[in-house]
Order: sequence, then structure tokens, then C-alpha cells
Amino acid sequence: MSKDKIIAAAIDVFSEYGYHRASMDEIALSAQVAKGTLYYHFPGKAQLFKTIVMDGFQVISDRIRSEMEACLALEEQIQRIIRHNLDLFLESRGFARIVFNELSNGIDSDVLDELKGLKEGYIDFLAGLLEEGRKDGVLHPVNCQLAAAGIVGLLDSSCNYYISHPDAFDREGLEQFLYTMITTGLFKNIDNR
Amino acid sequence: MSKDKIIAAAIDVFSEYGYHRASMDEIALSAQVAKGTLYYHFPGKAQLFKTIVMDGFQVISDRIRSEMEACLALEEQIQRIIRHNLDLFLESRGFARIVFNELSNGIDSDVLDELKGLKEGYIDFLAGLLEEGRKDGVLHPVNCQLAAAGIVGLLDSSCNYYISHPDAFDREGLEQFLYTMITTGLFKNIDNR
Amino acid sequence: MSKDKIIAAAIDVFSEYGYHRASMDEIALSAQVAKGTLYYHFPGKAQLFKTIVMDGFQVISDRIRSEMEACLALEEQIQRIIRHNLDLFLESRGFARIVFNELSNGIDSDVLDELKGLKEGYIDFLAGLLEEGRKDGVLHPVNCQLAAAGIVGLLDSSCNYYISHPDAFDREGLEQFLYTMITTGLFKNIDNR
Amino acid sequence: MSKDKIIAAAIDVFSEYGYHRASMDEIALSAQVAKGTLYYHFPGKAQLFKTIVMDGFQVISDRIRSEMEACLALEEQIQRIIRHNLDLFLESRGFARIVFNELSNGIDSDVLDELKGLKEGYIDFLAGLLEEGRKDGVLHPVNCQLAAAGIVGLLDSSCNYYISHPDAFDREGLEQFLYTMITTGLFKNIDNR
DNA sequence: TATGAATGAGCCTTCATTCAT
DNA sequence: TATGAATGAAGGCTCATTCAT
Repeated sequence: MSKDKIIAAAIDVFSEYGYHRASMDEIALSAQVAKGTLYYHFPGKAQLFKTIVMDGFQVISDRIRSEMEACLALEEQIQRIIRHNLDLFLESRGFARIVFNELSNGIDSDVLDELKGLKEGYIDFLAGLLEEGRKDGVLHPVNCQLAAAGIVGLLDSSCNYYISHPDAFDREGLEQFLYTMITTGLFKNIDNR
Repeated sequence: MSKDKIIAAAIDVFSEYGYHRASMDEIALSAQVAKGTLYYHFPGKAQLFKTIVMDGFQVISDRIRSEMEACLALEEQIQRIIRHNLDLFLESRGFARIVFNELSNGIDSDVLDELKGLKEGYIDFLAGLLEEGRKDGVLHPVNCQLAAAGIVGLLDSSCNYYISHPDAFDREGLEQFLYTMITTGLFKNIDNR
Repeated sequence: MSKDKIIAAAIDVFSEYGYHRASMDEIALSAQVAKGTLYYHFPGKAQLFKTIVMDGFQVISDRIRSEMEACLALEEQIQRIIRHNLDLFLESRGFARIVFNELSNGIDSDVLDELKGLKEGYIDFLAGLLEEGRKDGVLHPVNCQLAAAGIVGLLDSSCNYYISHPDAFDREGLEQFLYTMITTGLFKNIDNR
Repeated sequence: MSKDKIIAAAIDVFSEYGYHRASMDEIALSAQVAKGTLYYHFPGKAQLFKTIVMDGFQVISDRIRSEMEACLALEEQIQRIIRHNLDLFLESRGFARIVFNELSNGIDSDVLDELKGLKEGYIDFLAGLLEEGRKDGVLHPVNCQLAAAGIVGLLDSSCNYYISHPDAFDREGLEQFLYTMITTGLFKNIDNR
């Protein structure tokens, strides 16, 4: 159906150009659909963007949460989250960039707010996991929200680096680094009280 | 002089609106200068943007590097870097966002490349510091470039969180968290071989 | 039936928004009918508009003419015309506005011509009444077509004023003013040869 | 200058097509100016329209008021007003139509309100003249606002008729009819107490 | 008889850029 | 060195109309 073609095309175009440089013309062209058709299915550019982002996020979010239900050890959970995030960041690069980076540039503010909500929701979810770990005494006494936010940035930035330097190391190494960084930090000989 | 007024105004406007939403009209208005004057001093929007970003980055970069010259212990250096980064992120929020986030949204690609170069240069600088630590056996055997990239994302994201939740903790706490996270990681009881 | 629902809805929508601002979408929505259905029953927007206007006009016109058949005195006829016109203008405000004001704004010219014909036909009818009066020596020696046209404008404009200033006087007063204006004019002491 | 060309062209185009059918493209074309130039001089279509209407109205209004200052007899004033109105309606047909007819069709409501204000202002002015006459006992005891509103409609409609039937009578006859209609009404033999 | 997805021409507006002065 | 009027390509959006079902 047209709507599906539009969504697929919109993901491509938004991912490649970012919100502002993406044009409805381009999306229509890419979807092999008349421009008016975009407006038959979506009220406007901002809403189309929002739909795409929220739908995509929902899928990913559900996938992650579903695997996390089991009462695993926190280490195991961290490992899985890292893996899923890499899946997200590496497989849907453009999409991830949208959600995690492009939350400021003049999108209609109601749409913007919802997108920010998505990110916050994800951070909250991570923070919840960490919180449990903290209560169990597994973690240093940190602010879990802050830690979650930091982790998201760490993941994002590392993946970006990985993507632009694909030969420096492999995905395995990336996962390992992230796990190390999050759990034991970079330093070897500092007292780990 | 006109040029200086333009630069000052451009920093304000680009910071507030981001590259795309910032208009030459707005910059001219804010600089109290005719629109044509912008084009007398700069070849175009992209070049003006580039000038601002690179100049600003140079200043910051110099400041950081100068303090780092002394052969301090890595821990101390990390602490200083954290502090300087927070200065940068918190005092020049818009500017930092430009450099660290808006490197994708369809800026002329030659300008974009140079901006990416800035970020890479900064990561290289950080990586260099870490590299020394690694050689000295202070660090886990990680890819220092990757670690540096990750740290930048960690810093950015944490600051963002701090800015949008100013009451959850203070800057002192933020610095401490970052130091902990980078050096010893989140986990308490993991072997820190 | 669909067609009736469409007509009813179209009257509402055209009356409220005027020809141009009225959209086929809105009409379909208001008629609780699919948009395509409009085009099943009517060739297009202009034709739908025309149908509505002409049908509506026919009804009103018939009503007036039927009451006028009796060979009443001209004064009595004038009074009745005033009353019927007020009914028309006040009860079907939007409709009247369409017929009397919106005959210029770029409706398809064939439709436009027919609408103009309606107005002219009504003016002719009025003029015919006046003509008889003139022949009987009841009226000043005026061009009856012109007088009829003037009366229509007078009625329209007065009603508009009445509608936007409902508290200044009542309908009774409005009728009386119109009767005075048409029959004896505004001035008291001018020789009425 | 461009601005003057634009105004002249806009008067033509708005007059010919009415607000909605007039397009900025057409105006630019007619003004032999790039479309962007319209937006350099005016914030938008609605504002351009408003500017034209209000400026034009001011000119006419001033002209009429200036001639009316002398303390003439009311009959003389009526005659002059009729003459000036005919000038307005006949010389600036499109313009007059804009002001007196197109006050409903979905123009931005703030602009619309100002246009309505113009019309009301003119009616008030007329009403003021009539009021004096009424106090002097020259007029029947009518609501002068209503009478003024009615006169405007009468003038408008008569002129319209005159324009579409140029051969039926001459301007002289038109003026005479209006004067008769306003002062003594249509009827001959009614007591003119 | 009725639907509603799809169309595409046309509209208003924005904005980086140019150029004569 | 500075101006600001003018440009025109490009963008988002509306809406009457068509057509396969």
C-alpha cells in the first residue's frame, strides 16, 4: 500500500538527510507516490516524522524489554542491552541518529516533546535496571538516571566511531569495550571499593 | 568592527536555532548590520558557520591543551579534562551542541568534513592521553581512540541530562560521577585485574 | 438519500465559508458521505454550488411571486416584498450573501452567469411591479430596473447592519425604515410633486 | 520603485479576481517583479491586501470629508456624497467591490476586522451627517446608522446595475435617481408630513 | 449507488545569494 | 567598507478531481 511505501521512503530520506534537509518532494519521489499522497496519509511533515520515529522506537523498545524480563544478573542484562543497542545503532543507523541526536533542530515543538519523551523513557528504563543493581549493592552509589543518560551517550558515540572506522576493530571488540567501560571503567589499578 | 559584530551575532543565532533554522536575516538583524554586509565579510552561510565553529573550537582546544602540558598523572588529567569539558558544555551549550551533534544535518559537505575533523582531532588528543596511560599499564587494554570517542559521548550526554534536570544533583556530583564512570566504572564488586 | 444529505451539507458549508473557502472535503464530511460520492451526484464544485443556489432561489422566488399574484395596491406589495426579503436575508443569511454578494469571486464563469441571471431575474420581477406603479402614476418617473436594483442593495445592506447591531432596533423598526425609505424617502419637507 | 509597481499591480489583480483568486504569482508577474520582491516589501498576501485597501480608502475618505466641512445644507451634502460615491464606485470599481462586498470570504480575521472597521467608519460618517439633519427636523425620525448603511447598499447596488447596463441611462440620470430615492423616495402621492 | 485512495497542479512563503550604489 | 533592494529556486501544504472497486 502507499502508506507503507511512504513510511519506508521517509525512513530512508530522514535518515540520510536529517529532518530539515529531507523534503516532502524527495520522500514522495522515493516512495514513487504523488506528493499529495503524503498528505492524504499524514497531516504534515512533522507528523510523518513523528510517526516514523515513534513506531520504530516502539518496535525496538519492545524487543529490548521483552528480553529483559527474566531476572538475570545485572551484568548479563548490561551485556544484552549493549548488544541490543548495537543492533539498533548499527542496523538502523539513520534511525538511531534521529532519535538520539536530532532532538533540537526546530521540529514542531509538540513533536519534539514526544521525541524527547521517547529518549527519556528509554533512559528511565535503563535507570530502573541500574537502580536495582544499586540497591543490591552491586553498583557504586551513583545517580542512576545520570548513569543511564551517560551510557546512552557512550553507546551512541562509540558506535559512531565504529562506523566511521570500521577497520580499527570488530563488533566483538566494541561490545567488549563497552562492557568494560560500563562495569569496571578504564582504569586498572584504582581501588574498587 | 562589522566583522566582529557578525561573528558574535552568528554564535548566538546558530547556537539558539541550529544551522538550518538560523537565517542570515536573523544574524544580520542581531548584528545590527545590513544583510549584504554578511556577504562582504563571508562567502556564505556555510563559511560563516565554519569560521565560527573552528575559531571557537580553537580557543577551547588551546585552553585545554595548555593546561595539559605538564606531565601530570593520568587521573589528574582526566579530572581536568572532565572539568574543562563541563565548562565547555555548560557555558557554551549551543556551541557544544553544534560541534558534537549537528555534524550530520546537511551542511555543505566540505564544511562538514572540516567540522568532523575538529571532533576527530579532539578525540585524537584525548586518545593520545589515554594511550600514554595504557602504555604505562594504568589502563585496561582498550582501543584508546574508541575510548576517547566514548568518553566524549558520555560527557555530552551526561551534561545534557544535567541541564534538563538541574535539580537532581549539582555540578560537583556530575564531575564525580564522570570521574567514577571513566576510571572505575559502575560496578563495585567486579574483579579489577 | 446521499444526494439530499449532500445538498443540505453544501448549503451549510457554502453559507458559512463562502464559495472559495468551502472545500469538498468539508462538505463530504458534513454530509457524512465519502468524497467520491459528491462527484457521483454532481460534476464538480461549481455545479454543486450552482444547483444549491438555483434550487434555493427558486423556492424563495416562488413563495414571493405566489403571494404577489393578487392585484394588491403597490404599497401593500412593497410591504410584502420587504417582509419576504427580510425573511430571506435574516433566516438564510449565508444563502442570501451568496446570491447577492459573492457573484464575482472567480466562480466558473458559466455558473457565474447563471447566478447573475438569478439576481437579474429577481430585479426584473421587482422592476415589473414598480413599472405598473409607475404607469399608474403612483411613482416618480424613475427607471424601474435601476430602482429595483437599488432596492435590493438597500435591503441587503440594511439587513447586514441589523444583523451586526441586533440591539439598536428591532425587526419591526427595520421593516418600517425600509418602507419609509422606499416610499417617501428620508426627507420630510421636500416638495413631493 | 518596486513597491509602487507592486501596489499598482495588486490593485489590478485583487480587483479583477477578488482576494482568493488573486495569486501572488499573478501580482508579481503583473508588477514585473520577482515573487520574492513581494515578500521583501510586504509580510504576506493578507498584509498586502490590507495595505492596498486601507491606503486607498484613506485617500477617498479624506477627499470626501474635506469637501464636506463647509456647513452646507443637508440636501447639498447628500448630492455631493452621491457624486463622490459614484466617483469611487465608477472609477475604482474593483476597489470599491473589495471594500463593500468582499468582507467575508476568509481573509485573515485581523485584516478582515480592520476592513470592516473602514466600512463602519464610513457609515458612521454618513450617519453623522444625517443625524444633524434629523436634529434640525429635516429628516423623518429614522435610525441614522441604519439609514447610512442602507444608503451605502443602495449606492453600491445602483452603480453595479449602471455598470452592467451602461446604455439604459447616463450618469446624470443615476445621480438624479439616487438623490430622489434618498430624499423623497419612490412614491409620489404619499403624504409627506 | 457509493467509496476512498491517489493525484498533481497550484498556492503562499522562506531564504541564501547577488549587485548596483 | 557597507548597504538593502531584488531575486528565484525550493519547500510545505491544499484541494478539486479521477478512478478502480
